[in-house]
Amino acid sequence: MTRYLITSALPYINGIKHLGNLVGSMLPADVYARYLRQRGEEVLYICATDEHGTPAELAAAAAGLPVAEYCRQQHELQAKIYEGFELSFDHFGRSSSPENRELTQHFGRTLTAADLIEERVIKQVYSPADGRFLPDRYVVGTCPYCGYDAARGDQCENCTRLLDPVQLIDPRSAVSGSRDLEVRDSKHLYFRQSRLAPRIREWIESRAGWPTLTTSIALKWLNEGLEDRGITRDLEWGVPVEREGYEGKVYYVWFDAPIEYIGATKEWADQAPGRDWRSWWEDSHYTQFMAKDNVPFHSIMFPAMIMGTGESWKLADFIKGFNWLTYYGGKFSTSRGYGIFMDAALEILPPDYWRYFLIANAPESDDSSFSWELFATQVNKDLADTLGNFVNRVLTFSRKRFGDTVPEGNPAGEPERKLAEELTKILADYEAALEGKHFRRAAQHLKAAWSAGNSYLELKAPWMEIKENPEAAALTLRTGMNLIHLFGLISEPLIPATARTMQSLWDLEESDPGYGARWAEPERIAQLDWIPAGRGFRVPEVLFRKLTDDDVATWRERFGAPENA
RNA sequence: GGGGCGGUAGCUCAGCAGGUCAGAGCAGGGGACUCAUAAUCCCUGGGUCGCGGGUUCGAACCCCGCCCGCCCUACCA
Repeated sequence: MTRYLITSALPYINGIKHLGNLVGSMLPADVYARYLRQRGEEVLYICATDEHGTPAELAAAAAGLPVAEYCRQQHELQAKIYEGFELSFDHFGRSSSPENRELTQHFGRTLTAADLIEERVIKQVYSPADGRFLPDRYVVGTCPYCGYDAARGDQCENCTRLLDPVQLIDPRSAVSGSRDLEVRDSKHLYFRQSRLAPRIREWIESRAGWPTLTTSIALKWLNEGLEDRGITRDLEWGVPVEREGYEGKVYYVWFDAPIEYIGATKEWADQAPGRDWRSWWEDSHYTQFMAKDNVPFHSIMFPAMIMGTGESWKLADFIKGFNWLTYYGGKFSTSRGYGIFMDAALEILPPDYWRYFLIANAPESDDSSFSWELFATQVNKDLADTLGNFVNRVLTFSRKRFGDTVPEGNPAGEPERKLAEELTKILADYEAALEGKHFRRAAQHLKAAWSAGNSYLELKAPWMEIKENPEAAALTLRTGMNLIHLFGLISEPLIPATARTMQSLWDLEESDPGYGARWAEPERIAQLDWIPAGRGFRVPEVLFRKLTDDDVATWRERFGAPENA
């Protein structure tokens, strides 16, 4: 049996993530993981916070906390929110874990032994006032080209020209504002990934069926020529470099972050006896999910690191890259407080509303734009009207006419056979979409299934049948209830909470086909008999409330939105 | 500057390897029905497939040039 290893790009420790982060990596990975588990596959879905680097240190300082404590708090905060969105990680780890430290140092040693790491002395800006070396973008000053007075040391945001910090006029620290800056020599380790370029290219070019986005970004880097890359920094917070003369230096965050995929797997294994973490990295089908900014790390650098070790670490079998979700066409921005962050989203509505909308609009082929208007329309039409109303109309009508148990009525006839046939076809398309990791398409097929339920009801019109032939109406309603259960099963990857409700409406007995069912098999769809006649059922509260114009206006106000949009 | 992705009906998007490829959903229009969250179901889509050339018997899909949007350019992660 195939085992599926799934990872989503590690969210950075610094702050609550926004909906763009969610839809670009964690949510689709979760949908995929849930689907495979429901099909009975063995799945390990791993994620973690990415905790090292300058931004974490500065954020901790700003919060007045030791960086380790800051990260611990932020990790807990993020974990709670992801739980709120029902992200079904098998383990949500931390790149600062002892497991990752050990593995990162192992990678460092192994690559050194393979002669793929060399020492170079580079010049870096040092700020005595801050007591630290400053990454290029933490040095600000006046752009020598356009005169913009807040240009960063790596690039001027105003004229977009690439810069070197020493070019800046009147340079100062972005951290403290100090103008007392000096350029010091600092020796660092470089990963000689250029030597692995041919092997990376061969690997990339042998990948069939990967998203264009993924391969084009990877090939772009290769075509421009891979440069060796520094993998250490002068920081305190990180994985220490075990090497003579490297006291006070740590591995650079992009080096230890991808290793945390492995580290978190080991963390998972260390939490309970009998878990074999190593085999997941030798023998499995491995899929990575990430937004496009992370593609170079996953398609070039991490594979290079793995190849460089000469050890049997699993390379990704599939890299699913996503474009950006924008907010009314603009970038979600933490610093400007623009857009929707995950904690605020959960304050407004339960997770399923977001999960469905985001998957149905996942930025797979291009950036896609969030707007409250589109969100409300789609939630109302698909979730409230098509699915929620279906559940409600079937159950309330049946209860009114036949009481609190599932009515028996006639045996299934031609309409039921045709319905099953259509659903079987839709389900096959849906499964193919999920297996192919085409999320928008999957949402469309799921909606088509819901809609088929409504079409069936219109065709049978039990409100007419009841007048002449109650047994016919009973069959229709019993079939409708089985459709509810079917929808509960197949909707679970996208809307798990609502799906659980739909599956738990019935007083099933252990011998019933629906008892413990995890997915809809074709032979079962042909019968539509998960829920037998005579079982008790309950009518749930409305599954999805309709979003009103007032809601939209309130949210536009609260989150900010362009006047004319 | 270099590079990547995208530019298809009012909106959001499908169109994988050139010949039912001019499509879906939503919105809009018409009809049916009343069980239901004024929900549902059926019917209704003529848009220069960004622009201009070219290759081909035939191109939205291949090539060249141009325009527009977004993104990347490796010391943010």
